[in-house]
Amino acid sequence: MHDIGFAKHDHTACVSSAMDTVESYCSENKVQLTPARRRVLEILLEHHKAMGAYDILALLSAEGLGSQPPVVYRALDFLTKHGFVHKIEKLNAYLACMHPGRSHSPFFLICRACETVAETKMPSDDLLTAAGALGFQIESTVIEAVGLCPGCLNEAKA
Amino acid sequence: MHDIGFAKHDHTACVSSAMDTVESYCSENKVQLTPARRRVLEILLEHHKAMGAYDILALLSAEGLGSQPPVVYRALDFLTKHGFVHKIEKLNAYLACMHPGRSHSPFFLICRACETVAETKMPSDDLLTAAGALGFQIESTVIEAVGLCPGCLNEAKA
DNA sequence: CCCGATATGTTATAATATATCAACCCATGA
DNA sequence: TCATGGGTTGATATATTATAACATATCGGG
Repeated sequence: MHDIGFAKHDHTACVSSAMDTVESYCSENKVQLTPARRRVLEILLEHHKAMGAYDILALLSAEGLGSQPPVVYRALDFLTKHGFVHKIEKLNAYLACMHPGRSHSPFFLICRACETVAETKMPSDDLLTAAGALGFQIESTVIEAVGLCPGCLNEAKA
Repeated sequence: MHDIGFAKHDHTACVSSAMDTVESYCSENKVQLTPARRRVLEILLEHHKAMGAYDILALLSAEGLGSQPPVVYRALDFLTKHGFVHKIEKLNAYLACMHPGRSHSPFFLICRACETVAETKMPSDDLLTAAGALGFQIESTVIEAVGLCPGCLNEAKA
């Protein structure tokens, strides 16, 4: 068992289940999950944390899947475009989506102590209300919070 | 009159009023609004939009206030630490705060067509509720939305 | 007068991301 | 069959954003 977000779960199962979902999506939508794209997604799922593009590239490179930045940035573009991966703007890092396929406005909780990032959901009504008051039409949102996760909070108190 | 956010207002007055507020804050809190810091803030207030660090640096440099990146990054660090400037993570750009002095969780609306950025407020209760459900203690938030501002929406319809 | 805190000057480099162009694969249809 | 076009990859170069490191300067208080 590993951490996911701030709770425990069967990590191996969640990786393969996410891969299954993504594969179905790709065949249904006639897009190609090529080796490099697949491997980038696997790496992100396996590590289960936000990773820099160049960290991912180093792993790809060690596996002979390409050693230049465009390789990983192209894969990340594809994966984020289809909602399988999110970019954490605050960290310039990338994270596999915990519920690919469903459209959502993710809300990321970033622990400044252990650097774990959890993805949760926001009832986005408030955002729409606040934006609507100014006549603004939202197309996508970035919602990130930095703070302390439950584990690090406990340590801080101890 | 210029645009602020998506509305009109007396821009000259708002710049000097913001500068007054910041100067008061600095003298009360015994921190120094040195020439480079002051000028970076003025530049951001005058332009009234999100600017890259190197855009600001080019202006500073033309005025003989320093030509190396650390100059502008140090000033931006100071200004963001004290809440006079916000970083727009999605754009890697910086924006003068519209209501310095008051602590707040800003919510930025970024028009993808004209690149105007408006700052508004979120009732942050929802964020706290969602985070609290996971036992996460928020220290700071980034809330950004990309979409179309009222002006560009009208043009798109026309 | 010296000390420590704060700020600046300067050089170099790290970290993140994109532009560009040639080549390849492969499904489709003339 | 083979031309064609979309999507993908390979490879080189470069752009953009940000920080490390260390020397120097300024200034108020002990």
